[in-house]
Amino acid sequence: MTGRSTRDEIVDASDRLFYRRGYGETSFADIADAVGISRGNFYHHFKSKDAILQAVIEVRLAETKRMLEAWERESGDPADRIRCFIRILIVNRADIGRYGCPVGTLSTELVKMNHASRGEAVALFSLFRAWLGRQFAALGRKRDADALAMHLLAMSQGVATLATAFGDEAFIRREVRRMCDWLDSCVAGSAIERNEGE
Amino acid sequence: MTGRSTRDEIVDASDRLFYRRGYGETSFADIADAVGISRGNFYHHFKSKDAILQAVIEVRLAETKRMLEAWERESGDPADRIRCFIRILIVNRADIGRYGCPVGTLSTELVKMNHASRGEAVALFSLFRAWLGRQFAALGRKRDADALAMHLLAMSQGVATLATAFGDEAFIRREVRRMCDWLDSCVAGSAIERNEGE
DNA sequence: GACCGATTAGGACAATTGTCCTAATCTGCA
DNA sequence: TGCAGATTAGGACAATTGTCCTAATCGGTC
Repeated sequence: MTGRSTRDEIVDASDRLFYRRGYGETSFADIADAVGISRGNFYHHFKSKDAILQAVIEVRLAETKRMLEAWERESGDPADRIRCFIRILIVNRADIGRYGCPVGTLSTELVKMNHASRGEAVALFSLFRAWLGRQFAALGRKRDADALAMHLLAMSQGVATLATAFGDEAFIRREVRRMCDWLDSCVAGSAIERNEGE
Repeated sequence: MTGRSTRDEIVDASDRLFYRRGYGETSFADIADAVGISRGNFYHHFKSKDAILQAVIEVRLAETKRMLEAWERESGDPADRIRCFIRILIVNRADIGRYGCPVGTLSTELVKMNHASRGEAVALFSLFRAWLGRQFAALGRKRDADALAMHLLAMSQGVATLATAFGDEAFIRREVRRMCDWLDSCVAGSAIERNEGE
């Protein structure tokens, strides 16, 4: 299997470094050190730094899709599925406290630098947005499913940003509880909507 | 008035560039071009790039204090004051759509790179946090004033992040309306708390 | 007009950046 | 064993980075 090991190691190391330091602050030398190969040798696997970024985003897109599908398999209840999403704030709280949300920070950075791949980075957001929207629709909130999805995304992004600033994991737990309460009130609201509508 | 013009021009230009491109992506050459002075001449005014960052943050801290005090003078009603805070999302919606929130993006960037001035950048957040906390306390929510302040900060940060990703100003307006509704429900809740407590 | 410190321009500097080239090594097939 | 293609190391490259130095120019005071 050609290049499997090295190419994927480059992508893995870049993924981690882009997350921890940011794309712009990560140099070829950093990646070379992390992988343990010589700097000039990159161009056999990737023709530019941007190409590595593209590969990293592709991997993240694929992994996100896998994760969303797994959540769908875990439960048939849309509310439970949404709770899976909310819970990643807790699962990843340590990394979020140090480096922020990998989706939000990359997308903000690429939009700021007007990078060619900013669209793909935002597509990561769109994946969550569409998936959450489908869950809210299945919950009976067809009318405002996308608005609810965006609202939930915004809350989790805000929690991540403040948790990074203050390094406060208790804050994450508190806000997660609040988000779950809000979700419950959405479910109650959708029951009303169902009764009214039909 | 020594250095007034040049030194302040350096700080102003750096402030703008740090916001639009990020601190790490802004070079001395960029600032020199923006100000119109020679690159090597910086060190008469600042002994390092970090020193410029410090000066920029100091200016932002001072301006934020001024703004918060102005909001206190504009209205004696804490809810109205909080609405002033919420409304900056609308006032600055164009910039937020392109570059994100200046407070959130700088603090995330500096925390990520473990920069020496990350504490000062977070202090900008603390300014809003404490001010909002005082308003919620004045609203009768002494018990959870800080939690409410953090929650509101998180919501505005999340809105900024998503608005930057999707470049969606209508989303900002929608979320601002939601935040105002939430604030109203806080006021109602505090009335109940007042009746119960005393 | 002479002199002073403040301010400036311009370039030197070593280090680092992303990119590219060449020669060596490895790997698998004939 | 020998050969072809894939993979590698190592360094060259021009450009850019943050930093620092020196010499020229400015403004105001005796």
